[in-house]
Amino acid sequence: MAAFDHDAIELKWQKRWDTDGIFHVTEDADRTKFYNVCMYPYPSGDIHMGHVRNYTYGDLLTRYKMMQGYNVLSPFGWDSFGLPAENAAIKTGIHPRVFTETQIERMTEQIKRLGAGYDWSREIASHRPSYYRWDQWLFLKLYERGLAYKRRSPVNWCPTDATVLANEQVVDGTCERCGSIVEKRDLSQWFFKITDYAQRLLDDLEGLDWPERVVVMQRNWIGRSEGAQFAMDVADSDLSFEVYTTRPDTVFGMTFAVLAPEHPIVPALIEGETVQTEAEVYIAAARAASEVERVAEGDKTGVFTGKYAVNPVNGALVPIYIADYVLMGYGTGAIMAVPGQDQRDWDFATKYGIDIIRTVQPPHEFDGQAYLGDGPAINSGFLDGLYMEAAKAAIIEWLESNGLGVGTVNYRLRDWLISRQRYWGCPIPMIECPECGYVAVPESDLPVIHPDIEDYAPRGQSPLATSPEFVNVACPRCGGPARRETDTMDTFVDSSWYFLRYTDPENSDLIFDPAKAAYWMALDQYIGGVEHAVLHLLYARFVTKVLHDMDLVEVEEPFSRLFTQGMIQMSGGKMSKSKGNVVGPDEFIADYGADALRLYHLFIGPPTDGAVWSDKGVEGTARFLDRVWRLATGEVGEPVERAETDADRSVLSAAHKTLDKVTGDIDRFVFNTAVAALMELTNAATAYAREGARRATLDEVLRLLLLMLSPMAPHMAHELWERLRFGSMLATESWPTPDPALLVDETVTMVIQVNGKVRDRIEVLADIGDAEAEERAMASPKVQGWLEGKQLRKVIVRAPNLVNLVVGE
RNA sequence: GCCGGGAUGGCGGAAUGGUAGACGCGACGGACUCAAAAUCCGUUGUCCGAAAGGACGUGUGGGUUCGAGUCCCACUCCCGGUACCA
Repeated sequence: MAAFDHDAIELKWQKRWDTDGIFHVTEDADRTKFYNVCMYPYPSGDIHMGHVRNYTYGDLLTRYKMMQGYNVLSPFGWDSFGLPAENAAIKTGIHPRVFTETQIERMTEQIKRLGAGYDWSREIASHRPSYYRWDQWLFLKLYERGLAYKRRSPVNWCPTDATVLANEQVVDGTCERCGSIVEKRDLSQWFFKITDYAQRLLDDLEGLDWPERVVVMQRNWIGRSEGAQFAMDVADSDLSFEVYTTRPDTVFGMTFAVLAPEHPIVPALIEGETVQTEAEVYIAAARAASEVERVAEGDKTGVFTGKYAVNPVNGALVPIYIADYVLMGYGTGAIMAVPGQDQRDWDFATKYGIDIIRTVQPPHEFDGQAYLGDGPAINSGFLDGLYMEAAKAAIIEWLESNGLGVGTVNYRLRDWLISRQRYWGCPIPMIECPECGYVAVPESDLPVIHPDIEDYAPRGQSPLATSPEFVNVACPRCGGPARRETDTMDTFVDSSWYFLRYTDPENSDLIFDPAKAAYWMALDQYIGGVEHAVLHLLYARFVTKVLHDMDLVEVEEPFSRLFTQGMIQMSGGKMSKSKGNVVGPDEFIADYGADALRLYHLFIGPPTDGAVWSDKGVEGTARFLDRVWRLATGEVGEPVERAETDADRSVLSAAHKTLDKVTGDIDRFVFNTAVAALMELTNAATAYAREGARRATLDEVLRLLLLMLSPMAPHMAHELWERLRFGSMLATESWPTPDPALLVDETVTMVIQVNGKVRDRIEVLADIGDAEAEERAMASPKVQGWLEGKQLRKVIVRAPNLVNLVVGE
């Protein structure tokens, strides 16, 4: 049994924080702001331990920064559009809005029970018209600026769910939810032109205080490469095609060229050739194949077109193949193939008996595969003898001065496909008129509201299309009959700017007041799961840059400092609903209290690492809190009034050293060692109290302990703070500063080593000199036994911590 | 394949190049109790030894250093990301 009634105490303080409004903030030019956000959750209905970990870290920081005097904004909201609500609607007939609001209500209750501090007056939910009208406004602004466009494109299609899937919902080529092999379909889709921002998105990664791996992931995702692009003419024809290469220095080694099966000139190229039928079969198979199948083949396949292309540098004729190892989606969808310097081309050439010409001299014996390293160019005409970089520069200059090609930069980043054929998302505010084409919904007509419909089942088009009242409208331009766009937006659009809406959540005239955004932005700390490393964090950076270019946001980067936490796993592996091993916080809060649960999340291990959940661990932190309670309530031993002794000074010094460590640990975002330090201090103080504490000393130790505990286990810390009459509201106290005089010890343990092995430890004065340290070391009887009959060759002194005596025969 | 991060007791994990294993969990022994729970005290890396003490010990093999879990080189395995990206 807990020694205190955690349930009553926790509810008491949660109510106090709420009625006192201590987390409610406004702009205050006189105070330094700190904007602290945990990624807003999808309202799935129940919070799990991953959420708890997230909000525990966030709240620790909110409270810590508040105590340090910052004006801390810590808001909360809901990423409340999305497929689960729609699936539930299909199954149960309950409207997704009703379903979602119910889930939000339930989760809000759970989150409040954790005691995390938020400014709830700023709560937002992306499914509410007051929010998503600004999604639509944002879409219109992107459209005005040429950053939103519609294009026919192959997309991921799940045959079982009868819907398109986002790339992130395709896991190893299968549908994340039902496991079906994902097909490709050509559909007309809306895109955001994120590729226009590729270079800025890459460059601005530099100044961010982000985990290195996230920066690397984004850099790879953007995938900048430098190379050359040039045209190749098809011999005996007026056709030609562009190729992109990062190795223009190897162009003399080109022995064939390859077109992607989807390349637009392919039909004209094979027209009337003897291989036409064979080629068409191959192309049809490639188009139909899923990504997995196409890659899983392993072996490279292709078809010779019967045509030849001209190598522009030497006029050589090279055979043109169609092969699915060349992708239409990257570069120009066509390549010059140089088997001597590219392993894929090598594999293809050896299979089909194509010539191989080496154009880089390997430094040593090298055979049986392509050579990718550096070396002097060979068999390369005027490039011979040049190393890779020089050869690249020379050939690009040659291509440019002869008007045959250009040096160019290519990105792997694709435009962001934002249309979804779903009901429960933000309607795209566009109207298709047979006369005028696509026409934007006038801003004054926003928001475009969802119609209530009967049947949410996906049938290959958005369920919105089944509502004639929604679909049929007058064209805003010519007034004639027109159709509304029925696709909705990717929910990543909603989440790409919600942190800006928090700065001015009630505004009904503007997406947000630029002055308010200017005060709060950028986020000083953003906390979330690493699964968003690329998608959300890249989209949000993009949208922030667009809004910056519209003069609405001063900063170019939304998230100054990012923390990505490791995942909580159960012993059976990753937590998931389907495995039935999801553990929620409720039962632990009921048994041990929110403070013990929070403390265990802090203590479980380094925040960046994943962790395996252990029920026993919560018992451990609960026991620790019990010990704090007994210490503070005098159960261990009542203190007395008396003069100060060495024992008193020693425990006070321990408290200040703990403060120094805890402060440093929190600043470094390492919480497990901070909790361990508080446990040590509590153990020391308990032993001290048991032997008869001096009242003034114990009070000071307790005062510091509770201040440090306040951001971690706020309920108990507040209760004890009040009971000990230290003050009425701990959360608004100042974070203490350690007394430097109490951080240094008078004496320290000096280690004496012989040949690097510890042979003795002695107490010495902290300010001992090198000479005296050596003298004391030599005087140690234990050490002398090890020196007997040996020659002292060297003495290393690191006073006052260590003396190492190096001896030999 | 490439990129990033790891490997320390029975377990989670601590250790600015200077006492390896803090703190916690578990386990064992004891106190309290009619008994149990809770709490408190003690022990807890391995091996040798009655003890004092000693030897060994941070994935593997080398190296640098008076001294290496920490730095360097080579490797093994694990986790995460990504992949015919020309």
